[in-house]
Amino acid sequence: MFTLSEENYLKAIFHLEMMSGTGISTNAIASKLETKASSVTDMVKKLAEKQVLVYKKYQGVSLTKSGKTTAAIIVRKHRLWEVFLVEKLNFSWDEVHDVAEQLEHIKSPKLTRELDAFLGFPKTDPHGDPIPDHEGRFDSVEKRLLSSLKENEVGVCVGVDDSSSNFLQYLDKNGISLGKKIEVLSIESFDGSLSIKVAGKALSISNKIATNIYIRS
Amino acid sequence: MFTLSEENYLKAIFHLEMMSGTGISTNAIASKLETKASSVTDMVKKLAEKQVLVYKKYQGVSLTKSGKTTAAIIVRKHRLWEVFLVEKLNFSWDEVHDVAEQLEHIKSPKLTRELDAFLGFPKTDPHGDPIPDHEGRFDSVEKRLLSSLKENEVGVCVGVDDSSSNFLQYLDKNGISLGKKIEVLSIESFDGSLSIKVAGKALSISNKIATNIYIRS
DNA sequence: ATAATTTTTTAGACAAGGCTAAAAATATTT
DNA sequence: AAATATTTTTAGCCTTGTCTAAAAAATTAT
Repeated sequence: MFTLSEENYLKAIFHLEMMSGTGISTNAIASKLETKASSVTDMVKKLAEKQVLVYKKYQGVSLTKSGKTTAAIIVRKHRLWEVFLVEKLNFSWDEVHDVAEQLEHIKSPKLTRELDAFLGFPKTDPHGDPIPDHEGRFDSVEKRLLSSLKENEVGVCVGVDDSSSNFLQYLDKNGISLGKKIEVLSIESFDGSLSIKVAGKALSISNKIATNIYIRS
Repeated sequence: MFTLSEENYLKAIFHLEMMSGTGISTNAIASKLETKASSVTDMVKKLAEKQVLVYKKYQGVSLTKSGKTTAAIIVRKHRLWEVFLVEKLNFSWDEVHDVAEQLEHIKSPKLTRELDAFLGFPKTDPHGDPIPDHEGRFDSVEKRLLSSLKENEVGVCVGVDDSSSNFLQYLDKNGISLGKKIEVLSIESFDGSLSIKVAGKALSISNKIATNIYIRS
């Protein structure tokens, strides 16, 4: 069994490995968890003893099979709770993160199983991210950044990169949400800003916005 | 804000005060929390500084107004989650305690509020205990022990004292649950055991069982 | 009223998880 | 290939919450 702190380290390393492959640096973990490198070194030694990751001095860490599964199950719980909060308790998608961050640590396999069934075995969370199954497996959605589309191409919004309240509220305000069809009308070569059509309305968005929205064609 | 440990102390003291009035002894708290008296002394000093209880050396402790409210809100969350688990996630009433013990510490006023609404503002938990309102107020149900009934008296089961799995499963097996009408057929003066009728069936129960079932006439 | 017992508190220690400051290893420049 | 800069580790300290053993206070019994 893992402590709250250990679980948070596992989850952070798991997310970092998803983005940038194996061999995660001490500093990367420290900045993700907003802690100090020295604290990371200590914790990483403890997790290595528990066999959930491999650690070699000055070489960064990599999750083992069992570490990956453990982390994926925490992610599973996090995302299931997010679905619950949005679909049953009237949370908006920018309010769920902090609460799910707490709920993901509740230890009860039956709870997770029943919650999954209660929600109708959802495949993705409210941000479009896939929910791992009870053994920690999940298929990565083949998604691209909105900014990678060319003029006149069309896609469906399937997720966001940045999940900050600010950004999600911006999307809400402009009628962009999961499942919405987005059409690129034109691209401004000067600054990479896009003119898009969503829900029948034309809208101009900066390149920065476009690199934070995932779409599937 | 309170730590997990502080919350558990507050809840334990709250429950002890409900049963035996004010001025709770160090030892009583220690045995409720399965810890040592010396640990209790330490924690109680900290809680006194935080103004949630009054502590005088060798005199036991009493919750302040704010301490009572804080504790009642933890109890509120515990009992709301129990309702959720039983009514929505197919838990039986003997399985809910450990999970609710974890869920009660989740910090999110919105979550508690919305959960309450989602459940239809229940007044009692699956064991018949009242759910405090959002300010920590609740009416104590006027309940008596089944063992206090006389021959031929009738009551409705509204709760249990012992909430152990063992006991609750015994009740399930014998068709006793919340809201069931219980009629006392006869009382054996030798050992205080009762012959009762519940759900149309006659049943013999020991005095010990009868002192763990609450009824309302 | 004094002795014996029980309860409570104090004192000192420990593990977990974090921090700072300094040392060691690795990477990057010049 | 040295010199400089960055990253990582070590060493030592702190806080929280716990424990044991011993001392002090309160209670109960004689």
